[in-house]
Amino acid sequence: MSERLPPRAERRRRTERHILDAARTLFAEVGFERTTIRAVARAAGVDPALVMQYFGSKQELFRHAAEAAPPPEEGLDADELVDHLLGTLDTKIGELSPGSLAMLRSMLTHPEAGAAAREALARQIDRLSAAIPGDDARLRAALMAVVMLGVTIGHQLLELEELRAVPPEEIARLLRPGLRALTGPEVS
Amino acid sequence: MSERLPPRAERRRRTERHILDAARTLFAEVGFERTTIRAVARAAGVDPALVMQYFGSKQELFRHAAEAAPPPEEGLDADELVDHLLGTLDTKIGELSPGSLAMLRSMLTHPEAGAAAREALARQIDRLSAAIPGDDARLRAALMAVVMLGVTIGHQLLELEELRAVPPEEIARLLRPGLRALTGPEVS
DNA sequence: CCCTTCGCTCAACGTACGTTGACTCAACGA
DNA sequence: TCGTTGAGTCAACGTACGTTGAGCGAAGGG
Repeated sequence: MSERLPPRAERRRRTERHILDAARTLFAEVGFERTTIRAVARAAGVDPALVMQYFGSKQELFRHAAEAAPPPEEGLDADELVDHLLGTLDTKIGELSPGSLAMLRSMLTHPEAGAAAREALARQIDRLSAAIPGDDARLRAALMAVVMLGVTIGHQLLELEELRAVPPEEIARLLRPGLRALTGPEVS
Repeated sequence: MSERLPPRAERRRRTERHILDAARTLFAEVGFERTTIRAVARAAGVDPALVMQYFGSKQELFRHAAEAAPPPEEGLDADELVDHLLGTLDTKIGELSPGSLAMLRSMLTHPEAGAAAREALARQIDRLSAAIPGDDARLRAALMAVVMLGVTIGHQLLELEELRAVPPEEIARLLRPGLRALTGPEVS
């Protein structure tokens, strides 16, 4: 009852964050199409109209909700790259950032989300290929990226028991030789 | 004008096939949610009500549309398995069967489709793991499956240029060491 | 103290969807 | 030939969606 009422600006920011949190959760759980503005608003405890007022459209809401942690692999050599990539399995598998998960889930049905996902993946391929020698570096980098993507989808979206039952390190151990092979034709 | 009108039964079957073809294409292109009965009917050149009359509901229509070629890997040893799996890249990459593609695209958003996809993948993991020695055979099989899944998604759904620009054999060549490594700890 | 600002709600709109029931009409069997 | 069947259409239903504009009420500045 005697709650410390925050000033307007902070109240506004807090509400906006509630909406974004709800949106991320729902986009991640059921994808773009099945997420409704009304459901987001209900989960955030506000009126649907407010969501529109803040973000303009469902598309824009998704754009804001999908903004999330950019991966930081740069200036590594091939072996470090593999280790770093496998290290991200921890995050990917333990708890994928809600923004990424939302994008991952939505990218296969929603056109704009798909474009955004493709772009993000292309950037990752750029960074990866920079650390790989050879003229087929981009192909190899792309394969590394989709391998990680497949594992993430199998784990997070399809929730395969086989993958969920073991620690990330075990998966990393099994995946390492294949990724190593992708970084270059040279043997060890 | 002097067209040979087929008997009722055949005409019926033909129409049904037209509807299923249209449904498969649309489910594959835009996923379950964004595919409308009306659009399917329009593409098949019939009335939306007829689609309902034949299949009862959109869910059932999807079920029928998603029924497609079951993969036949059985009774192979580990090395043959890898070769067979990589051989399927041809089909997966060249032209994924419309039923599978529909399921692949829809599985991440639509609950029932997701369950069906999970089941299909589980069956594949069963078959794969039968050809792999060791007590972590199922984990290894699951990883092989999701690696192939990732490549297929990258190629078919995300349409990565890097993957589309090269022949399947090239991709198979790069993937082989990793899959070999997954079939067992023994070195060659 | 009043007037403005602004976070927020309310009620409604137009639209598109899945689905239904009554209907039309050509093919069919007796 | 005539009644029956069944493929296919038509018009409509209820519902849920994204989105809008008017309005409320408390906070903030003069």
